[in-house]
Amino acid sequence: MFVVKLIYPKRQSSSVKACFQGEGNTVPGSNRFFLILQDSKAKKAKSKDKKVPEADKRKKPKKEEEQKWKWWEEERYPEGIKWKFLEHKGPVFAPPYEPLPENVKFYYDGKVMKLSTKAEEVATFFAKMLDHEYTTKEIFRKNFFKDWRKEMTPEEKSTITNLSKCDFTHMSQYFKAQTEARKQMSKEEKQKIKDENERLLKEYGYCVMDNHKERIANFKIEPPGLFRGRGNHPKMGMLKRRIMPEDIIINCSKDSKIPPPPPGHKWKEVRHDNKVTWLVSWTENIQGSIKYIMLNPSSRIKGEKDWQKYETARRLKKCVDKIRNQYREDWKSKEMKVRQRAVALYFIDKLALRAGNEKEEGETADTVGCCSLRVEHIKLHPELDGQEYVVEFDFLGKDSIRYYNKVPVEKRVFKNLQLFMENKQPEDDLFDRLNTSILNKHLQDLMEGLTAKVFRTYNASITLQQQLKELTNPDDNIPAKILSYNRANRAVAILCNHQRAPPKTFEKSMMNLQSKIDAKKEQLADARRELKSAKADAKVRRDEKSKKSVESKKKAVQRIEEQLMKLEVQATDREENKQIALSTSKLNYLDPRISVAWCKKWGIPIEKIYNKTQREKFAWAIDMAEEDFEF
DNA sequence: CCCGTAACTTAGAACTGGTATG
DNA sequence: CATACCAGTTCTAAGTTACGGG
Repeated sequence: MFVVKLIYPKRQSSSVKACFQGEGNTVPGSNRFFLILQDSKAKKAKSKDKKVPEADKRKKPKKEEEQKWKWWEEERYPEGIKWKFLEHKGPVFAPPYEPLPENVKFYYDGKVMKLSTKAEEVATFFAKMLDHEYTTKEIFRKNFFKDWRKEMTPEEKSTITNLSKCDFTHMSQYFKAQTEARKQMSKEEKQKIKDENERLLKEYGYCVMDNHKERIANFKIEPPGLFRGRGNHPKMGMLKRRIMPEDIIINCSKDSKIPPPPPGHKWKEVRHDNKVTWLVSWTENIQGSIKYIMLNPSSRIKGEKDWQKYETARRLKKCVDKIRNQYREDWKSKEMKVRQRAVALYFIDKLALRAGNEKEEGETADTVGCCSLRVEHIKLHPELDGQEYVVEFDFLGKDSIRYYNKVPVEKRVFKNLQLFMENKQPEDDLFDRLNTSILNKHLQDLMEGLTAKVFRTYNASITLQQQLKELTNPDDNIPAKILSYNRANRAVAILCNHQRAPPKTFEKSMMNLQSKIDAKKEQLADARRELKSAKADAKVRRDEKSKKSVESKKKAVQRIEEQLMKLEVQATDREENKQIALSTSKLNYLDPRISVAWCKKWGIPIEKIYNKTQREKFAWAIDMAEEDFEF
């Protein structure tokens, strides 16, 4: 239904190397990979080969079994019930504020000023961000200053009336020195910190849910600081206040050991709700939304849900043709509402747009999704660059990431869009008779469990599968096959518009590479000159020695040409990935079983595709998918 | 239907730490 | 040995969806 265009570097073999840079977990001989792919076989072999002392034998399997609990082989809970037993230690609070040493000064209007602890703390938040572009933004400064003043004593308030007169540079220097000092710490000191973190993780990083120890994702409470919204956020710079035990709701089993609040404090509430998955929650002060502490993606509760998500997408695969025919019919409907719904759904399906909920104006950055598109976000071109009926999209989506695309559409869609835009202002809704709730209700009627986001999952996964089929060359070696995998992944990332800001060091590293290329070019020119003169020489002398010299010079030229090509391909590859992020699609949209099956089919070690964390998250897929798995 | 709220997934940026490089 | 670099990890913002009450 949709086409993803990719430009590939010309030479495969050389860019392979680039792909492998930094993948440090390669094991010589690569046998170990197959241990993981063929777990059961490997285990059998192991127990035959190795003679383990009796005591060890008894202990180890038990431990391993606990670590490798295969929840996916167990029966699921009835709908709505998330757990039967839940015990945890509660959250870890942000460390208390440590006042600055006396010699670190803050200046107002050129004069030293000693701040109260509360005001000082908030000032340090700003000082720590001084190098960031944020602090130059008008809205950020205004919001910060307003909230900062709330923390000041009456005296401070009356003195400090202008942010521009505040000098945080000394404070900023102090923090930079601190960071530097941390880097310079001795091995022992660093180890001490590491040990302490490990202890914290061990104590607070896990919970017990239904007889199994599970890893918690975010057991640390977000520390206070200045709110950093994405894009043009009206609340940027506001003070994110410190969360206290009195803000915290604990959720756990009635019969579990209830985590005690820190001495001298109380929890806001302790509840025992097994219809939800969270362990701890609190209300954040910027948007007034609720934040949660939940389990790690490797947990049963997250894994099951993830698996279910892909199963829903696979059900969509079975009826997607029917749904597509349906919405194409609906383009002709006499009901405006139905037409809008059908065109919106077409965009969601074809372009993998997000649903697009309405947002409260002034509360968040101005971003849109499909249903919230405005007239100003599209341009209609009856003809553009030799193509008919082109729609030009230009809007900011989630995280204020720009979506820009020129898409040829069916005539009917085009005509409908013209109709929807008639007599509207640029800031009016394109789909004025539609919202996500209407759309999702309709989708629910088409297929149980179908919502707008299922299309994104479905199209991402099916694209990966298709692209893998298309791009994998059976004769390629492993690195070349992995390159194909990454390209398939890239096709999905482009479809889903997963972008990233070019890394800060990108230009520099690109320049380094370019200078390497330039040097190589010069080297090549030299080698060619030498070859030329050797040829001339050989013509005159006509002896064996000069002939040989010509041959070796020829080879040298070839070798340098190849090296140059490699470098250029590497540059292309890096350039192509400059603004594309592969990880989001890999983590959230691609059915891991497709990747696992592909690995098994071609004998690719799973470690080449998934790092340790990803293997933990996708353990279910790695265990259950065979090479013939079809999404 | 509208609206607000709750719960959960998805997202890019910032940070970290281990390793390659000079 | 210091430094640069980058993959992996952490952080938390920003979405989607369901639901209940008027």
